[in-house]
Amino acid sequence: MKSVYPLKPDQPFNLDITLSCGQVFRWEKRGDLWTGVSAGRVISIRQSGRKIEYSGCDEEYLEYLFHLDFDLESVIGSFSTDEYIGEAVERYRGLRVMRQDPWECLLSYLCAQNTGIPNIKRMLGNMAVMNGKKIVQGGQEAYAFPGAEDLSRRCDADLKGCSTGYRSGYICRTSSMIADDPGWADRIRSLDYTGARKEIMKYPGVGRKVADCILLFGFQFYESFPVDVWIRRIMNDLYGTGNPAGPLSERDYDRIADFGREHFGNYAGYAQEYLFAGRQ
DNA sequence: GATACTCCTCCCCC
DNA sequence: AGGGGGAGGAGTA
Repeated sequence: MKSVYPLKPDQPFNLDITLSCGQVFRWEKRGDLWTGVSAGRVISIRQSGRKIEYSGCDEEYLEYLFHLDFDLESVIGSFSTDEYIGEAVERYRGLRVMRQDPWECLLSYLCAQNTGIPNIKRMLGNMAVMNGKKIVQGGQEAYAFPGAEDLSRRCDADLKGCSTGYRSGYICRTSSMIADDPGWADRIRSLDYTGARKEIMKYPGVGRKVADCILLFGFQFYESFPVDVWIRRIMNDLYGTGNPAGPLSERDYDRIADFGREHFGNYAGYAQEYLFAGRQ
């Protein structure tokens, strides 16, 4: 390990929980060492207590990626205190919402519809190997996440070989739109949550849930409160927000998300991650 | 405006 | 062993 990051004493951080809670899909743990590809670099990182050792990027990027410059303590303190969120915050102390690259995040959650985490990892891994640049770094070999231009050139047939299934059509069309519009992310960033959500739902394959994930993980809109089947169940169990069975209607989705925002406040999306971490 | 069905892959259970 | 059923969101009819 090349470098050591000095964690600030009043700032909780838990690397394991942060990387395994289901927000990112291209990180693997071997022994106590996590390795992932981010911004075209292979990054390795381990934590022992208050010590973070890492290699493959500079301190500035590490801080940026894991949001270590963010006052997590006061965010947690801003949740209205009830026993359920209190327990989740205690159990998953140090979980941080990472700052993902908007494009990688968009494509990741496009793939994430209608499937589980192992399969999402498989799809993204396949796409990287087949379409991404090979990186050789420090004796390790890895593949960068492919750009929108890379994917838009290899539509449909090729993408199906990545086990993306019916999503290949969405990936193809969305890639083309993004490849032709380099300012897309800045435009979304300049809007408020509601406007940004509307805008991002114009991409084929992006509905409410996928949009909310992208806005939370790729654009740091913390009022975004993604509702998937897990969160729906949890919110129903804990707060009685709606009917737990049958297909999730748009009305139910909005009711649960609005409740989340009212109950947890401006950082509802952060609260959502703490609740989601406790799913099973 | 709400409901039902399809899209595809993986995984689990028999 | 191989097949059937369920899980998981978005889009369309």
